[in-house]
Amino acid sequence: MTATLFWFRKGLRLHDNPALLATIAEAHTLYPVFVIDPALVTPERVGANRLAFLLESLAALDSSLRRLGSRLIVLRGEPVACIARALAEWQIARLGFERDDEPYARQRDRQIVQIATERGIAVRTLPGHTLYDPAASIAAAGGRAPRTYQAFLKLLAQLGPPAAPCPAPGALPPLGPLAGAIPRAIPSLAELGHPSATATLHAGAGGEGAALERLSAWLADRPRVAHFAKPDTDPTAFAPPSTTTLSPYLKFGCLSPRTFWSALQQIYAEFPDRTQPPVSLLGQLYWREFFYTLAWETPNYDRMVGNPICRQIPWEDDPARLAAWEEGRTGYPWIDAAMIQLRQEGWLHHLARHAVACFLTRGDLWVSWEAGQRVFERWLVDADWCLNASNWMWLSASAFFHAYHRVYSPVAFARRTDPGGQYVRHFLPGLARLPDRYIYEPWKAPLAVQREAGCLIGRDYPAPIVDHDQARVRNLERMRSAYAAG
DNA sequence: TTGCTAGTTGGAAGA
DNA sequence: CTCTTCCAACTAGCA
Repeated sequence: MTATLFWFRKGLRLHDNPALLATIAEAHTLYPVFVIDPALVTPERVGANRLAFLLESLAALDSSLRRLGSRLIVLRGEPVACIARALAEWQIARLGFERDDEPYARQRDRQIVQIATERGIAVRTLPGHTLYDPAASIAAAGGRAPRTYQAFLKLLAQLGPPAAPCPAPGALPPLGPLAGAIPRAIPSLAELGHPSATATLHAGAGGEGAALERLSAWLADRPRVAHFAKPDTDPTAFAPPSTTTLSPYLKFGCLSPRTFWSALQQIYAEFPDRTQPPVSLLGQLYWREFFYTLAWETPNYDRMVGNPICRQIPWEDDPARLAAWEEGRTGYPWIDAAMIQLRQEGWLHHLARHAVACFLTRGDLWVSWEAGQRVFERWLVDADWCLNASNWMWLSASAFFHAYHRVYSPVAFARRTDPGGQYVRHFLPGLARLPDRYIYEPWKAPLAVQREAGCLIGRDYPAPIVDHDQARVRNLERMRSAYAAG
C-alpha cells in the first residue's frame, strides 16, 4: 500500500488541479493536508478578512473532499516540521504539491523536498497557479523574461494557448488509515487571536464553489465581459464594484487561471469587436502572468536594494506620515476613504490602489513603496506577493512606469467619476453632510459650512498633512534627481 | 551603435 | 459635458 500525502497550500480547489491529479493517480491511500503556519496568521501579518477568507476556503475544500469520501487534515505549526513529522508518522511513500514560486515558498519547499528525498519518499510537484510555467516561458524567451508587457504578449503569441484545464477528480483514494484519529481542526478566527471579519464584499464567500459561482455570475453579462476596459472602470463604485473582484480566488487558487482563460475565450468568440490586452479582461490575466514570469527570475523582487529592475530612490522613513496614511487620516477625503475601505473590506478598486500608492510615495508623502507594500500585504484579501510588489514598483515609478510627472490628484481624480462624493460619504460618514463642492477638499469650506455639516476641520476631521501642490512640485524635483542619478 | 517608436489607466486649460 | 492640446518625459524593444 502506497500512502500518499497531498499538501494543499495555494491551489485550494479540485478543478484544474494537475498536481492533485498526478498525485492521486499513484496513490493507494491519501492524506490531504493543509498547514496553518502560526507565524503567518498573527494580526500583524494578516487582517481578519483575509484570514477568514482562507478559513472559509479550507472549510469548502474539506466539504468537497468529504463528498468524495475523503477530508482535509488541518495541521498547525511550522510547515516544514509539520510535514516532516506527518511523513514519518503516517509512513508516507509519496508526497505531492502544487509548485509555489514565491521566494518564501521556494525556500520552504526546498527543505521539505530534501527531507523527503533523504527518506526515500517520492515527490511529485507540478505548476498550476499560473497559465504557463514561468520557467518554461523564460526558456522560450531565450533565457530572459520580457521587461515590457508588449514584449510579453509577443512571447505569449509564440507560446500558443495555455494547456486546457483538467477535470476535477471524480473519485479519490481512501483516506490514510491514521487520518481517522485526527480531529476536524479548522480553527476559528478567535482561536487564532483575531477579531471577527468585517468584510462585506467577500464575507462568507471563500472557497472554490463561491469562486466558480462568482465567475459564472460575472460572465453572464457577456457584452460587458467582451467590452471590458480596465482603465474605464469606476474606482469609486463600491456597491457593487466595477470590476470582477475575483482576485482573492486567484490569490488562493480557489479559481484556476486556466479555467478563467477558457471561459473568456468562449465569450470572445461571439464578439469580434471585443477589447484587447492590455485593457481587456484577458489582458488582466496576462498582467498577472507577466509579473509572475518576471518575478521568477528577479532577485529581491519585493525590495528596492539589490533589485535589478527597481530604480533606487531616496525615500524618507516617516512613521507619522505612514501611520496617518494607513489609518485614513491624511486630511484628503478620497485617500482616507480608500484606506478605510481597504481596512474594512480588504479590497480596493485597482485605480484606488493607484491613488493611495501614488500619494504615499512619489506623489505626496515620499515614503518608501516597501512600507506601503507591507500595509497592503496585511489588509488586502487578495494580497499576492508578486502582484503587490509589481504594482508598488509601478506606482512609485520604480519600475515598468516612468512618466513620474503624471501624479494623481487626491482632489480631482475621484471627482471625475463621483462628483457627489458618494464613496467618501459612505466610508467617512463624518463628512457625509458636507456640500458636494467641498467633499474632496473640506478644509476650503467656510467655517459656517463646516458647522452646518457638523464637521469642523481640525476637530472632527484632520487638516491636510501636506499641501498637495507644494509636495507634488518638490517630489517631482526629487524624482528628477533620482532618475538622473540612476 | 544609434535612432526611432510606443507605452493599460494625469491634469489643467480651452474650444 | 466631451474633446483636444499642451505640459515635460523615460525606457525597452527593435531595426
